[in-house]
Amino acid sequence: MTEPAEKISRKPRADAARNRQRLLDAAKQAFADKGPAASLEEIARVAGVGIGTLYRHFPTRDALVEQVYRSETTQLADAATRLGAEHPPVEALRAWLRLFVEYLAAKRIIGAALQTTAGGTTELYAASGAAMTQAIGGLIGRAVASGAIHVDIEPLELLRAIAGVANVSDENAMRLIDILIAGMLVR
Amino acid sequence: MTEPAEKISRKPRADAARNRQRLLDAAKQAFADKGPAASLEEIARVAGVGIGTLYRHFPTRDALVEQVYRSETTQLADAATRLGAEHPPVEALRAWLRLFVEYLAAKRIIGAALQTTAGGTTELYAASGAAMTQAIGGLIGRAVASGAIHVDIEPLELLRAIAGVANVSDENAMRLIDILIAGMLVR
DNA sequence: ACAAATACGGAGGCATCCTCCGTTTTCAAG
DNA sequence: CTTGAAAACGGAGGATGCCTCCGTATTTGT
Repeated sequence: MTEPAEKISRKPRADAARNRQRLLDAAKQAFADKGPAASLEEIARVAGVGIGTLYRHFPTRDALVEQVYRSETTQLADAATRLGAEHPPVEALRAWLRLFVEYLAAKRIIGAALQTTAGGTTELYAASGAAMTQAIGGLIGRAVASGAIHVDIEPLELLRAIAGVANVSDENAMRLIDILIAGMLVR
Repeated sequence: MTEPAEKISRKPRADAARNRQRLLDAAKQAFADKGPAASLEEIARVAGVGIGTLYRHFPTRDALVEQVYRSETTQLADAATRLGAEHPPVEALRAWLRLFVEYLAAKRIIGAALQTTAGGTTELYAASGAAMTQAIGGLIGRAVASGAIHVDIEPLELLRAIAGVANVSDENAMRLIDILIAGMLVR
């Protein structure tokens, strides 16, 4: 055995990797321009590959959305860690939620993804969801531990609430954040 | 003039009224079963009318959704008035929001409608939206006037926030209501 | 009963969606 | 460098849905 026992034989083909990346680039653009309902056939066209190739790489629309925004959600998760270190718990939470709204504004897909998940079971939970859950969960856990706030709702649901509003108006979403935090403060 | 001056001539045709009702019935069923994206062609098929007839009566999907749930939204609006008379302002608001969540659970479409509106301009605002706006607006106005709460967010946005969560979990939506109200209380 | 006013219905053009499979490309062993 | 099989490509094709348009059928007032 010249290869690690677990992994089997070949290394990924070059053209496959290239096309995958092209698809992700085209998809990112398309989702940004036309929202999460952008045509998959057009994405394939723009990427210069056949529709079949798109489907081979990303079996479902959600799989594609997920991958496209993996980097965004990762950034958001990292920011949570950073903010947690730089600010007192409650302010860190507030700052991160505001950042979340800003991200939603730029990449409407994240919000759509959170909502989409509503309907049925989606792989979306897999990565984006996990990252988000961890980020908000950490910040809230910290704030609760500090004794400043009290929370009896699933952290992820707070994001859903904010996302619902942010899709329509950033301004109102920002105000919602303050209301939510005020509502969780221990009196 | 034997008719009111404004209205012109004829009375609505019998077949038109019948088909309209059939469409509403079929649509109600379809939306309940398959969500707000149910096929319009299938609705027409089930109703036993041509697709053309469906479109004549309801030019857009939203127009149909709107009509289907007009009774629900109307009931909700009436409830707002009633609760407003029976409870102190803040409790009336809380009670109505809980009722709102219960309605969402039963008819997921209302929530979907609120979200749909997000994307673009929709006739949905016309009736359902107006009724909702008025209901929540009234309750909040009253609570603010009583000096108990302070609100700097669009009332309708509160509903969007709640709807975003309610689509996934009633329990969490109910808790969200308490957080929101606590967050708006004047301290 | 009759004509005008209304309403019906579905064919047709267009846009996706997703699958399936014959062809092409890549990789690595010899 | 050859070579053959694994891996990937790509797009035609079948299905569904949207919406419009207009010739045909029904209803209504007189």
